[in-house]
Amino acid sequence: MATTAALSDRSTKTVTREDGSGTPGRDPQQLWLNHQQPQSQAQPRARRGRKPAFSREAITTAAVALADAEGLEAVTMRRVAAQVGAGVMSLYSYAPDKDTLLELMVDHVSGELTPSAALTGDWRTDLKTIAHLQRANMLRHPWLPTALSTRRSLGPNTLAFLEHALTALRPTGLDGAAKLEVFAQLTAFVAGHVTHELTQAAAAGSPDRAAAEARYLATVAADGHHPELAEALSAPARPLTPEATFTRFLNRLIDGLGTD
Amino acid sequence: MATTAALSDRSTKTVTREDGSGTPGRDPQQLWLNHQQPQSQAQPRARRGRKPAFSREAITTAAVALADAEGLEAVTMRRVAAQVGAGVMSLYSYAPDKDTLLELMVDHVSGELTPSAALTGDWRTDLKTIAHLQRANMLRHPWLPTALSTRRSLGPNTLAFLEHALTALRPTGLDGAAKLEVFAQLTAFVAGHVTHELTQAAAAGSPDRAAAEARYLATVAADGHHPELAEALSAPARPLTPEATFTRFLNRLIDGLGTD
DNA sequence: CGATTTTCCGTACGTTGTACGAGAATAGAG
DNA sequence: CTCTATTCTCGTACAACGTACGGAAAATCG
Repeated sequence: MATTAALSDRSTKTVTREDGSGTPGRDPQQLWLNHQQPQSQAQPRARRGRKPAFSREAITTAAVALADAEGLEAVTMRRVAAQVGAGVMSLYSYAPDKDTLLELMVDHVSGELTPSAALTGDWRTDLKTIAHLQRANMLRHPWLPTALSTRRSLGPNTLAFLEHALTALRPTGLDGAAKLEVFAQLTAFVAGHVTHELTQAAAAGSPDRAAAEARYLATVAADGHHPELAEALSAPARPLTPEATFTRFLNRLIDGLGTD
Repeated sequence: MATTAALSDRSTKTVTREDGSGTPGRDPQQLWLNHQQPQSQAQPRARRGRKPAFSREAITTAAVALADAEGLEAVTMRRVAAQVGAGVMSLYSYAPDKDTLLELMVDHVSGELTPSAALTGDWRTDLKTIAHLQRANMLRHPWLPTALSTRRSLGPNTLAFLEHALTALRPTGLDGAAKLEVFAQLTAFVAGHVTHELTQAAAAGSPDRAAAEARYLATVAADGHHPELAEALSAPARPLTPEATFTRFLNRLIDGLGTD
């Protein structure tokens, strides 16, 4: 479906994306999210027509704010447009479709992933730091795990962080593909864990749903066919903070990784 | 939004779900997806009105077939209805909303997760077997990782498999919460990996998109700011089968898990 | 038989992403 | 300055979605 749509679209949409310094759309055989340096002399094109009234940056920021405040499903083209004071269709001058806008959002918040300290050279330590950075970012933007699970961004911020991670993995001696995969897996792990955390937190927030679920599980556990589940559920509530639990699992995961 | 919707809905929808042997909806303070044993004498209720023309099972099966053939986004109420020969609104006698239908789908395919052999008692070996089962299922139903990332099912098949996994984890001596979390993480890991696999496979299938992406990444790599990325990308294509790669990562992950 | 209950489903509504194209703003050419 | 080419803005419109509503249809009970 995605492929079909892409192929039947206006013009060269199949393969291209966007480009340019933040101003509205260009046309032909171009690339992904703009990876140009902001002040690059590369292509300050477009010297003729009307001036852009908005910017990709402003639109993306508005979309992120919306998602932060009300969740991913609140991010509709109409609401984003309203937020920036634009007409709905004006957004399409800055991103060819909603999916691209989501990619832009992901890349935008990836900009907050600034390593606070230099790499230590011990890849395990460095990977743990990276994972903690990612977790913090996902907690700040709870929609991120969901957005990442479907999509993947190749924007400048995302790539910068990827570069950082690859550097951290250099001492492992793994080959390129393996390093990429380790990073992907680490990200998936963090996303999975944060999703779990958020679910638990949400359950604590709305007692109705959680209680009904607990009651149901109690029923199941009581039927005698699920002894292990019964036992697991009857355990006392864990006293650890989410942070501590995360660290424990992360350490297990990373310390266990061989280098072979 | 989700919360609001749930709370403002018709009646007891907030907390309850569905129940019954596969026939259309009952009413009050009931539980989740039906976890009754198929032939249980429990509640064969409803002796009065019109006979159901369809079944939850049939509808779920149709939805799964649709998702298998055309992807998750092809699963619309209209198309599912057409598939089973029902009117659109008839589906709502069998599942209160689309999200529930998706949960039913997840549980349905979880029914294919039948352990082929008994547990060995070595939890690492058993976990690996479990992970391979999950991977096979996700490859068979490529929409599963996506569906799982948002939702989680507590249907009978899902719970049966969870019970199996908990049993496998018994020798670890972990407490209940930890076992649940290990299982969740393992599932997330497999889902992440399969997503990666499928993405790569899809890229190989549609050269346009992949080529554009590669061209773009080459540009980025050439800018000199991403030396590690450049190196990682220049590595020769991996000669390993996806299966082998998965096994390698899985072994690393599981062998590394301590028991502390 | 009528009354009651349950399921079936046509119609309709609100919301979504976005195609289309008329009109406004800008810049260069004459 | 005017003319024209270019670029962006955005009102309107449409198809597709999930699903609320409620009458018709079928099954059971008295």
